[in-house]
Amino acid sequence: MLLDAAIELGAERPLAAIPVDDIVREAGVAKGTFYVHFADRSAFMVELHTRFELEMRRAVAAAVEGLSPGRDRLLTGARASLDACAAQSATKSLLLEARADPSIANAIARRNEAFAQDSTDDFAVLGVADPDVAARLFVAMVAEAALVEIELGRTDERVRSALGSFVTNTE
Amino acid sequence: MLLDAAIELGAERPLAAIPVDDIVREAGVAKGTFYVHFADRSAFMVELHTRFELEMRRAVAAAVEGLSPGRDRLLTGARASLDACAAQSATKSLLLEARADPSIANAIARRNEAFAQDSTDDFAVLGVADPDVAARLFVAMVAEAALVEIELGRTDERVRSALGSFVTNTE
DNA sequence: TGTACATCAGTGAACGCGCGTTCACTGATGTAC
DNA sequence: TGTACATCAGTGAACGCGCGTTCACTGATGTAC
Repeated sequence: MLLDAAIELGAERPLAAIPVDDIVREAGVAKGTFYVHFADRSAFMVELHTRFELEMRRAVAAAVEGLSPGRDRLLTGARASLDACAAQSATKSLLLEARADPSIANAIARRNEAFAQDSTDDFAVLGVADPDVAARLFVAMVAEAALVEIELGRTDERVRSALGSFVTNTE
Repeated sequence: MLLDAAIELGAERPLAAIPVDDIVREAGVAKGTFYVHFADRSAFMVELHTRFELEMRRAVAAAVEGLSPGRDRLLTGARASLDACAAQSATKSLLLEARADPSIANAIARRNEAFAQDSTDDFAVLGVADPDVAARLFVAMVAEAALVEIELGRTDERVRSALGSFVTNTE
């Protein structure tokens, strides 16, 4: 499948630097096939990021299912994110490129608002002054944590508890 | 000047998407002139990011001059970073693209280690378990804060104090 | 069961264009005598 | 002071190639009768 092929190649180099030629070769189909399934390269890239984003959401939602807002839910969600990132070979490219390309950034960012609401609720319960801003900063920190783990080549408890050290336990 | 011209254009669209043609037109020089000063486009981009990075370092160093490691120095440095980012029209592009392009990322990342030592010292004083990891996560958070301010179109005290809310005062 | 036709994912050669890079040339400035 | 020559930043037309996109064609599958 074309999307899977791109993810495969995206483990080695930036997704943005992978030509359609390479993607179809990896997928074992002809070049024209690419355009049977996608309007253009840009639509393909958006689809790639959309899949990743939905996967992350699903993983987090499943992990925090039933937990009430607060520190524990926040950090449980963060750990689930890191697990999902670790399971995805092109995570680094996906995280670093998602916002650099405006067409992708627009397509994704718009949908993320509802998702971000969860962490905002967590910070609200923690009594933070501006929970929406705090949530956004925290998400950036989790993404960075994912990149650290990728560089280490494994999940790392030190990284994960470092995340926790930024969130004071007030409960 | 070519670097300034690129920064100018980088306020509107990703630096990576700006052709050499546009840069020289903005600078008011011929295309060949570009290659009189830079070996190739990649060297130019690295230089662009290097300038930004040095500017940030200088701003932070000046701001924390004389302060001893700890929460206050950490947050003072963060605020100085945000001020420097706000003063730079292409900050968004610079922050988002620096790590997506491997050739730039390599050139920059190597030099940043010494710089990161300062924040690591701050976290060490704060008694955090893994100060180096915490420092790295914090830097990511500051970068995100800069992006928030760019979207707002102005500096914002709420964003800045949100950064502080992640760092418990233990002094 | 067999024949004719429609549909459509898939094909891959060819196209074209954007863009980075080159290079022979210019003209201003500096140096030698 | 004037002439010849060297240097070198700057020029811009031309090149070439990588890469996204197109399109006429194929062949397998489904449907009608």
